Amino acid sequence: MTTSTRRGPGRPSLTERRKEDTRTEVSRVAARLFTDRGYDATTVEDIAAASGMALRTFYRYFRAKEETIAPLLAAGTRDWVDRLADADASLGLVDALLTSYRASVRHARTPDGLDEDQLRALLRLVGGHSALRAVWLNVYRDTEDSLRPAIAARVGASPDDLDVQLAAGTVNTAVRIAMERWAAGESSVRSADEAVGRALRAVATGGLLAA
Amino acid sequence: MTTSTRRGPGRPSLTERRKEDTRTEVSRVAARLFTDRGYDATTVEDIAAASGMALRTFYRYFRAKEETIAPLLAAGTRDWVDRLADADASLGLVDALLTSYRASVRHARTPDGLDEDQLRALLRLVGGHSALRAVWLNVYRDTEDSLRPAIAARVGASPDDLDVQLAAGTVNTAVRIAMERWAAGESSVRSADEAVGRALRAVATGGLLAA
DNA sequence: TGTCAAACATACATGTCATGCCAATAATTC
DNA sequence: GAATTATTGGCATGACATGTATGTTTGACA
Repeated sequence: MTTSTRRGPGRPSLTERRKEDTRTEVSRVAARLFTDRGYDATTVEDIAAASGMALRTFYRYFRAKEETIAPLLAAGTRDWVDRLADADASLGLVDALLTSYRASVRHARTPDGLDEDQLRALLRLVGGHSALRAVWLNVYRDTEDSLRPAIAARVGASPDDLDVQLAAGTVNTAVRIAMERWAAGESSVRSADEAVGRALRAVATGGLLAA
Repeated sequence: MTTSTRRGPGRPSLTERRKEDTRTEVSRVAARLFTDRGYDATTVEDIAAASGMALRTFYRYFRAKEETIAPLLAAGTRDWVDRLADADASLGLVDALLTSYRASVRHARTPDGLDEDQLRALLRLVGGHSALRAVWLNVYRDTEDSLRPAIAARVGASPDDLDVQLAAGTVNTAVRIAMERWAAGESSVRSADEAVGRALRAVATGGLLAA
């Protein structure tokens, strides 16, 4: 799952790599079709045809039609979690989260991402459709679990610790909310990473709950 | 949506009430079938037949097969949010959240809920199936939005305020995590409300993020 | 280089899901 | 009690998703 560009004697075999590449490729094709024609107006056969594969082959790469966009949605946070695990051990949790997030925005390790306009268009589509919204939430739910080991290691606790799990959930939710606000925003005055940064700093200080 | 038992000159017309009752009825029937035979082994026709309605009628009440369990999953938190809005204005946010939650556990206003064993069985089923998991996450995403007005009113801010939204998201996530941990737990030593109470108090004090 | 095995892609068939459309029945109003 | 409206049900249909069987590529090894 954690297929990043680096990795020395990495585990992901070459065939795994190719499979992952195909997934992101199809993901981009599908996102394009969805934003162009609409989600319901796009059949799986359309996606398969546009990706140059048979219907049955499509289902080897994705469990369901909605899942096609998952790789695109996950691309951003995945890199973030990777960097968090590698971040300077001397940093506090909040600083490490902020630093690694900023770094992942500046120079993403994976070329999977979309530019901001495409991502915004996709997120607006996601917000409007039930099945896609479910995938969006699922991606963040998975991120929550990915965050736990990284946070646990940093604070010297178990990933199964309630506090670790809550911290992962809180931070993760903050990022999701920031992204949703950014996507829903009228004008594109603020960039996505600025919105996320603000939200992270806010939860770090406790916000309304501390008052 | 907020069909509670009380309400003076309530908006929900009688026909709306009946519709809601039918939904919870079908919901219980479906949950029973799911936990008995398994989700995939249960067809929509099975659910419709067991509910005494035609297939076509079923789809007038639910958009999709998975959605059948949504009313059951939402029953708990809905009552909580209702009580939060009514809670003593002198209480601080955290205290109000805790008090209203405890109250909703003790004497639920709606008889929609399942007993703890049934709920636990359902949640374990939910965790194991992708489509059901999506509904679970969706229910909590909706709760997040329901919490916002109640929190906003209490702190004297707008529901669209970032801090309000983050507080709603954090609290909501804490409840979800607590429920998931409770459902996944080996023995039933702790009750669900105790788990939720612990999580709420933890996020109220800032937890790891405050350190 | 030729042969084999394993992994992968495609075709076909099938069952379920979900919805549009129209008829029948029940509820409501006058 | 007749007319109007809402709700339900049956039927047909297209799309989704998967099991199975059949090619087709790939790569190892003699």
